[in-house]
Amino acid sequence: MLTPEQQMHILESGTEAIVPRQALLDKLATGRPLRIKLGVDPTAPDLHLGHAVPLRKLRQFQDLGHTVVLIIGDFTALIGDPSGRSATRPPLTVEQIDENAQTYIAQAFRILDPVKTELRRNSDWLGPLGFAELLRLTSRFTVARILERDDFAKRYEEQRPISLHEFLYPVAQAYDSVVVEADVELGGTDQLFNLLAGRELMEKSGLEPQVCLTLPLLEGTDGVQKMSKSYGNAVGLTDAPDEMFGKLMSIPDALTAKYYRLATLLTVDELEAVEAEISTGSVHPGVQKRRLARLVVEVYHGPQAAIDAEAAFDRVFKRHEAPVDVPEIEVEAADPVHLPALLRELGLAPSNGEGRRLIDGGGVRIDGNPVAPGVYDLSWAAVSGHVVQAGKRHFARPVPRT
RNA sequence: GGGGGUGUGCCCGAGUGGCUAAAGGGGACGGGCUGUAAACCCGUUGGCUACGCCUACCCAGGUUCGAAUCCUGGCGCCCCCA
Repeated sequence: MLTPEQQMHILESGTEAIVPRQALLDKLATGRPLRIKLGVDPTAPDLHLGHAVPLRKLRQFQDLGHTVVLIIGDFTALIGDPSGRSATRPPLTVEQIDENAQTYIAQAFRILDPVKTELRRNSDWLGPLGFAELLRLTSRFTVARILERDDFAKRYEEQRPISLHEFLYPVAQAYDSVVVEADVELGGTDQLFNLLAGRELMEKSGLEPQVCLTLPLLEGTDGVQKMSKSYGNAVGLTDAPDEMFGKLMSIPDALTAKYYRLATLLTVDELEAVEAEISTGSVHPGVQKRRLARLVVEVYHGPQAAIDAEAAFDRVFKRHEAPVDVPEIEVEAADPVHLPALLRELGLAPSNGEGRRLIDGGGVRIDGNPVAPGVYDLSWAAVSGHVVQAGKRHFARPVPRT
């Protein structure tokens, strides 16, 4: 059993803030297994590396003997997270939420230890909550207090709409903490307000308040915005190894250290070694990033897949060869073949027009040979069974439909 | 309940009757250079087998030879007053 200070050293790594820090030390000192809460809303079916950041932290708690309470926000998902931008999210049906929850759970247990995890759904207690009870809960918060929340304040300032029900989101999340009697709750930095609301409500409910632990938001592969599927900059946990490797290689250099810290399973000591290499420049950034990509692929697909993914990467991007397994796609045989339409059928272009643009931009190759701009018709023999390439990384092999 | 404002392409944002498939920027995509990084340079950015045709400026009607631009009704959003 590690001392509270030793545990703290591990738990603190890669965190943004622990509020209050001393309270966590005190809780650790009791020696009992702590209850660590994480709430996730199953609003999208796929998890990405950004979601994995708190999951990894949970795993660290588990490895130190603590209990994880993973709350599936099947009820709060109906409210919708009031995270600022484009509010027009199509309301999810109960079925969609259920389905999302299933994949969510499956993916989460790639990281978590099931034995030390308590899985709860907040519809269990939020669903039966009556209006009277809701009034009692909401009376514990003031409008001014809720408006302090960053994104509410910002939206209010920018004269963008805030629906009344969105105010209830932090209330619901806080109530979750009361129900599960959390010792610690995790969240991204943007969650600090909600976490603190839980702390307050617990205290007012006569419970020992939870400690709030926030983790940095992981930027997506564009290096600017936080990782999100809707920004198109996400690395999915279920992405194929090659895909995952490629995406990781494309992150900006400046993010390499952060990714090491938040997306790999290296120990605190190993991380410090890597960070030293990066800051002194003793190892080439490209090499660092390769290792990062390998490590991450390894977490989700195993060591062999990581080695294969790197080999495939070299083949396509270093030696500019086609990948080993170019997908064969059946198309209607025609002679001549209208190339823009073919690109669309092969899934290499969303429309014929886009296909045309790709050709004119010099981005289309057949067996590695560029197609000249303005050439839209080719003989069937020239394409059938050959490797058609759009851009640097999209390949397909047309074969006649049988 | 009353008053005012606003709604343009993926996003922001010009445009007040024909020269507008719609300026400019961002993003995205493609090419070059590279380490599939960044920076930089160039090109493309509604659909269509395409010197043409079709669809487009919140929606539905209308005026006009002609509308993103004018009129009527509706819808969304914002602000002020209550």
